Amino acid sequence: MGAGSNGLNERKKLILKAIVDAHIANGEPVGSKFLTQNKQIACSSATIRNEMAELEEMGYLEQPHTSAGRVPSEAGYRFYVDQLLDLYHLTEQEIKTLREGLRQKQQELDSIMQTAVTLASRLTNYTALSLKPRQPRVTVQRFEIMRIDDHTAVLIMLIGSIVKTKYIRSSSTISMDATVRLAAALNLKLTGITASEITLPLMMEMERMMGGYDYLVAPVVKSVCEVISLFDGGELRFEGIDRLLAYPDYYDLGRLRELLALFEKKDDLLEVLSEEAQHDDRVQIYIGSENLVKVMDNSTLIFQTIRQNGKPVGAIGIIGPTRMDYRKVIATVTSLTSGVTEVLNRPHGDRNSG
Amino acid sequence: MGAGSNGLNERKKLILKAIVDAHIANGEPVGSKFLTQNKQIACSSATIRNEMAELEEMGYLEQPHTSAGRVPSEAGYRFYVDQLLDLYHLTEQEIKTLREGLRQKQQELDSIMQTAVTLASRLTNYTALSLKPRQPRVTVQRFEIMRIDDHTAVLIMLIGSIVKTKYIRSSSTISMDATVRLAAALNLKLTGITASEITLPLMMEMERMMGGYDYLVAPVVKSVCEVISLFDGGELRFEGIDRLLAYPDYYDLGRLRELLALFEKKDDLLEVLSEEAQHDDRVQIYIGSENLVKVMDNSTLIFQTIRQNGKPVGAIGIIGPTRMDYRKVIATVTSLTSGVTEVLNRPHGDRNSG
DNA sequence: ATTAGCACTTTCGATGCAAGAGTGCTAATC
DNA sequence: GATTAGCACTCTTGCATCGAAAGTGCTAAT
Repeated sequence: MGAGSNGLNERKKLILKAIVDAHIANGEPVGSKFLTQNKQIACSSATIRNEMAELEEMGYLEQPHTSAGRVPSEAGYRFYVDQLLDLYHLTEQEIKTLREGLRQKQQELDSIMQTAVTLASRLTNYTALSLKPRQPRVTVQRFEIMRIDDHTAVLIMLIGSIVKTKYIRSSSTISMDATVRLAAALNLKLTGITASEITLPLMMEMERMMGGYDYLVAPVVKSVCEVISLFDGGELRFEGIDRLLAYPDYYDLGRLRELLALFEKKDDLLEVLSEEAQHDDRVQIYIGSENLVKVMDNSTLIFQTIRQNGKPVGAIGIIGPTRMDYRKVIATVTSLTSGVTEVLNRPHGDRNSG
Repeated sequence: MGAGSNGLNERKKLILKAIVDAHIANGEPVGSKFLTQNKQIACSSATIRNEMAELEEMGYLEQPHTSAGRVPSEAGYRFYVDQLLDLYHLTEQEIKTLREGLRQKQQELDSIMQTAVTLASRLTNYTALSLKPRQPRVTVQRFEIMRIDDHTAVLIMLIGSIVKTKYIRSSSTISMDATVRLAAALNLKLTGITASEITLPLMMEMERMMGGYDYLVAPVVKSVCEVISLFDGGELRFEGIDRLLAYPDYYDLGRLRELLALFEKKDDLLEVLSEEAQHDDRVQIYIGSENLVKVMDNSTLIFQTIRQNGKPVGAIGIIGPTRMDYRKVIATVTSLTSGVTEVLNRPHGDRNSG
């Protein structure tokens, strides 16, 4: 049959695209008669039926039952996304919303990402997600201690470009001298060290350095360990979960429940995403069962990596029914990603962020 | 009719309790015949029917349709909760889970609360929520600045017992001298000051103090403002949203969707909760339309305030269908609250938290 | 005051039926 | 050889009907 290396002649492509478009719009199987309305497809319903039969044979279409119209299969969606989709350009208004939203919050990575997912969810009306990938080798670059009162101090750690704090409380008085010496010891011994490299001998050495304040070392070092460990675990957040319910595709409550449960477990998804996010900079699309997680059979995941100074620092994306508005979602995700990247990598101006 | 200041004789109480219990367990309307199985109610179905008719007249029961059994009305649930509920005691196992969970994380308020809601949700199988109320008058007690590199420093603020940080970036070099002077100026002029009390004259005075570094003042003060403002807004978090779907009471998707949307909007709920949480230390129960928010007609909200040093610092609770297992939920919430309170108010031992 | 008995009401599931939608195939047409 | 008109066939969907089941309210007897 027809031309094209993928075995689809022009008319088949036209028909497939029309079917996917229509199905995305209505959510119902689309029949041959309906397609005759499409002016680009200039032939009778019988011809269309023949083509559709062939498309089904090729695996791009499916038939819920004998006498319903056709529905795109996952392969059909895949083909659509890869080859048939003409890019959508956000409207002026949308771009404006987006840029303004990001610009307002010129803050640290966390806030920017949060803003981005909120925008993503709002603009597309789907559930959005943000990912902070696992960090393979996290170390503290700098320690500082701030004394609050006789029994309390705050340990301040600079990790990457993020600052983390942790309380130190002690029943004995924490003197100014103690904090200074503790900070010195920490900076000397624990900077550039990963959690797994903190050994008992190292701790004992620090205790020797601290003289009379040695009782502070053990709990503080334990805290440091905790923070580092906590930090290198990835994080996955969702925004607009309620929007899932707006789509009849999720009327199957059992499935929806599983999906939501997935959101709370997160770990599986995190694993997958962290893996993928590292490699590819382009927008990534996982349709239905292409998602390794079984629960997501009817869902599509679209996301894109965000880099800062060339290193992946996160990803944002959208999750929704396989029957989703791909054009808009893809456009939104890519625009948002480029927007965030721009803000993150902007050369230092006079600005503050935290 | 019978004795008792509330107009319910013993048998009526017994019947009402049995009906609520049965309905909670099965979710179906309960009929007179079923109740005869209850050994405590020693009379015929006809008698029970008469009592039920009276209970309905009094507003404690409802009839979905002529020939269904009875279902508790909101007033019925209310009476049940207030007067008929015998307290449930958590099992050894449950208490153990709970204590261990809390003890593990001897961290700062945020983490404890997070742990508590996770536990609450897991133990009860309902959706749990945690509330941080609005703070009426937030001020910074202490400023510190930590220099990171030539163009970056971190502003560290002690607010209440919480430490917040914010980046300062500048295209011009940030010298050591600049950070010291800036910290001094901040500590002198902005400690104990609320966001609304930061005036332009105040800022100008600070700029004068800073001499050649005056360009740093405006952006930094703006940051301080932002942090304070952010901080005094309350916060509401949910855990286990998927569990809502486990209950057939939420099969009405439209309603569920609204409820979830509410979770994302949060503000209304926050308003209500913040208000209520301040006043009462006992566990608070809002049944159905007692919740001012319309969407929650079929839901019950059970929560309790957590205090630290006598001041309300938050609340944790459960949200679920009006037909919920009150005994267990109430027991869990109260236990959890007392556990958290205990951890928070424990006298200083040698421990760290952050 | 309680209870047995009975008529009445309403839901629920199964069944059957007609309408509608869409296909696949065959035969005619360009 | 590709296209199309026409028609029989299949499958869903909505609707109406029917009988069983469940539960009540009322009356009359205890």
